[in-house]
Amino acid sequence: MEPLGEYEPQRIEAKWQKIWDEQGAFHADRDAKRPKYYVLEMLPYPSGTLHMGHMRNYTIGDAVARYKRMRGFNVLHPIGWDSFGLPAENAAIKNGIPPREWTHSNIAQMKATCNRFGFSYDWRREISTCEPEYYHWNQWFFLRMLERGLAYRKRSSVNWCPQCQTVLANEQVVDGCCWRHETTPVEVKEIEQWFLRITKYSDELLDDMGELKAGWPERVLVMQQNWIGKSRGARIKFPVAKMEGASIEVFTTRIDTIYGASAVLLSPGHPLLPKLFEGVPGSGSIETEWNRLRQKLMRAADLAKAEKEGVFTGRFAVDPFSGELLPIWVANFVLAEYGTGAVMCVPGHDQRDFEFARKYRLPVKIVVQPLTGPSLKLDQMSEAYTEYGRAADSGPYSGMDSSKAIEKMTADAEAKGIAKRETSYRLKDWGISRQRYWGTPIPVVYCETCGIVAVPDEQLPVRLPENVALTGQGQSPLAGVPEFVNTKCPKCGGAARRETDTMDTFVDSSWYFYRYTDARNDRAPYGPEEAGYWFPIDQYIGGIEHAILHLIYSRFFAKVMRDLGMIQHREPVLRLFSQGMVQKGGRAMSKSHGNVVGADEMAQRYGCDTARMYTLFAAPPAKDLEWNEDGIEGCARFLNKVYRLVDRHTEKLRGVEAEKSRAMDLTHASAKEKLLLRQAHQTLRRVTNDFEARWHFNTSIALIMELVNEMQAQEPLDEGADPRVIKNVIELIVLMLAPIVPHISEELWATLGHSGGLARVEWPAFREDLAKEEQFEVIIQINGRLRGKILVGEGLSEDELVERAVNDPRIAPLLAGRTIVKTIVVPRKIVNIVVR
RNA sequence: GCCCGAAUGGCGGAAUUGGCAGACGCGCCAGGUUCAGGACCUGGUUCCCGCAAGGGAGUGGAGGUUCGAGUCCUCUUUCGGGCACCA
Repeated sequence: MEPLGEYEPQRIEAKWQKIWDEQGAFHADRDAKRPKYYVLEMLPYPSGTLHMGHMRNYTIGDAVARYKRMRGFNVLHPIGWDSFGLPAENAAIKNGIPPREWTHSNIAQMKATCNRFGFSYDWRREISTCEPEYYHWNQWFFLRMLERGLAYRKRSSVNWCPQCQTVLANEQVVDGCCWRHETTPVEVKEIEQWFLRITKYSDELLDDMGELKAGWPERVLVMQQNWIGKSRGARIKFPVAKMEGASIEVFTTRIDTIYGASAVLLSPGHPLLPKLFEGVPGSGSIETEWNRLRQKLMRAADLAKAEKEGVFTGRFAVDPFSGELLPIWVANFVLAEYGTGAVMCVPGHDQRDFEFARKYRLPVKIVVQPLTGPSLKLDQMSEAYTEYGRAADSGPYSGMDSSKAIEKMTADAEAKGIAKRETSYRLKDWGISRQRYWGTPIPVVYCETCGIVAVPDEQLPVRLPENVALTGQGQSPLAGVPEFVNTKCPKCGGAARRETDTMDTFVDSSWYFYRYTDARNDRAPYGPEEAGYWFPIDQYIGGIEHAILHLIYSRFFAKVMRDLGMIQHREPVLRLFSQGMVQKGGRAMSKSHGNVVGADEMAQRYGCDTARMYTLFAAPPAKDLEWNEDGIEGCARFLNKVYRLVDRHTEKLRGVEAEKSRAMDLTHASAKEKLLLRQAHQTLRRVTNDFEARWHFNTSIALIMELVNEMQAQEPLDEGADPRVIKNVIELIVLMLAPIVPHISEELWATLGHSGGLARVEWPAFREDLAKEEQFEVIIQINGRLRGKILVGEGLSEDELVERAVNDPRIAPLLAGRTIVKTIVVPRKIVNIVVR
């Protein structure tokens, strides 16, 4: 044991980081002897600066990784870079730096920061999604999906951001505007796009959430459930009058309201429309109106707030139940992509239809009456009645409860062949084409004779060309690179053109955590044994902003991989933790908001242990955190205090063998020894629980602070306490701090005479008998109000406790002249005397 | 509009199961130490009345359940997040 001198965080931190690195302390390999634990933080986009928002994420993960190692787990804790994406391209346009160069230098910078914070990553497994070694496998997965009909091409209307000059995923549209350009309304445009058939897995994605109930936050599951948006109903056929063989299909969840239908409404893009106009007198003007509606739709970013509008087609449909003729309208609020793109208009029982009917004077009929309360009256209706109730004026179904009517009418309609049961989903297939340079090339060529041809596996990866001129305008930048575009058809050898769109970067992040298990595999995305050993992920940690997109795409990919026989499990992530955002000025800390507090700066000013500790101490990790440095000094002071505590005792504890708690005999222990051990083990119990279950690291730290304060209050420690006990408690403090502030802990551990470092040291064993209190403070209440306290030992009966309370000199006078109605006793805690 | 979540001192937050509200830290006040500053140490710090002992109020607001509510229930306000003509 050498005396410590001053606490110099920077020196200590650099020293231990070097040692860890030399030892490969955090390398994880398959190991049959220890249970595995895969803990992962969501991979960062290499924007260039690692800020306190990232830091919070990684500090939580690192504390857990280090704790689990101490608990004897074989811990896999990797990191990588989500390095394709628009910012690199924008930087290239703005500053003329090639995206690869920009990305590499950002990664180097951020990696240095990571190391500076001492995160216990296995760097051998580092990945970067923009490298051909990685995106090769994006292409490989795409081809597998293409073979299975899970990747397909279709012309579809897409969200187009005129600023980015590209397509946006639905998820990238926020309030009708581009997520990057928050004031630029998104336009609607029709293009040929590649899609992944995620909808094939709608039910599975929904059902398998059962497996996630225990380990995922409720709110994430709710969001995903709403996103998938399953609803059961019926598809009903309405024949078009005076048009042989033509019919319109609508989807409804409320077939029971069909007798109240007063029109059939089509979405403005409905494929049947041109045919409907044929032979209708004055259809020219109808078409003009219809086109106006369509145009308007394409411009309107915020459909939800637009007024209801419609155009009568001049045609009628036959209600298959009542035989009535219903006018066919085109309406702006009918969505082409949901259900069948057509609905029946039931103004009495759907608010949108109600508004539409009011505007265009369509009849309103009441066909559902509430089960209780006054009956609905037409002239008093100011809004639609959308609840269930009892069918009315509905032919043979009148009088049935709504749910029964739905069942009966569906069954009857099915029997007659005019309808069938159908389940509809809000979830749509995933459009992955991006008109961008900095992404994974889609491995497909277009041949004049063979059509769409997949690039064979042997020719993968289709490499992204370097030195491409980026202007930020128009079609995909790759289209302007003839060496890339012009190729030979793999099938016929004739001239062919390559696909010039690249993949959505969400593809990269949908399976990356499998790659970590076998990061250098050049024959497959990963080997089945490696993934089989490490998966599923035991703990995934990331921001709530990924609750839907990333996490639903990843689940989809896992299901495809399972169908490909690559994995056995159904769900890739067992437990998910959504940490709160770090904000500054009320907005999420991010480079694009320009409100980042750099992690390097914090490390420089306070040392990384202090910065790590403060991010955990300032708030429980699930809560949002407004960044504020006011409290960070307190953490610096505390670490100094711990450092000095050890330093003060280094001399005296030299050569002392710390009494192992496991074996410690307390029979002859002094009061001071008992006190120290009791508080230490009470702290250990709660800190352990915080790591295992609650993740309230802020309270763990508070408790350790209290323990240190208590030791200070008990100074001089060697008076009335065995140095072996003192050393034991000091070691306990160091070990409890080790996952949170690893550098200072290593330093102190070495100072205490241990060699070999903390990486393989066991988490201390909790001992109930050491933690047990001998006396309890019982509070005495009268009518629920605190009136006194007594100190009692173990083993008092309830009656004895009441006896003691009633006769307490403080309590007795307050009871004089009153009648005790009853007493409530909570053992070891409370006596409540109820008086009148 | 619908669905989630939150609201506690000057500030960040604590109270694991319905049982002493305000742990721990910041800030502030007082004292010690110091040539001074910093650092460190000790004590105090929800509000109101009171010199004090003590008493009263108190967890966004209003009601309720209970011997007892920050915690459970009903309504409500504000803030945050998600979804939104989803038929």
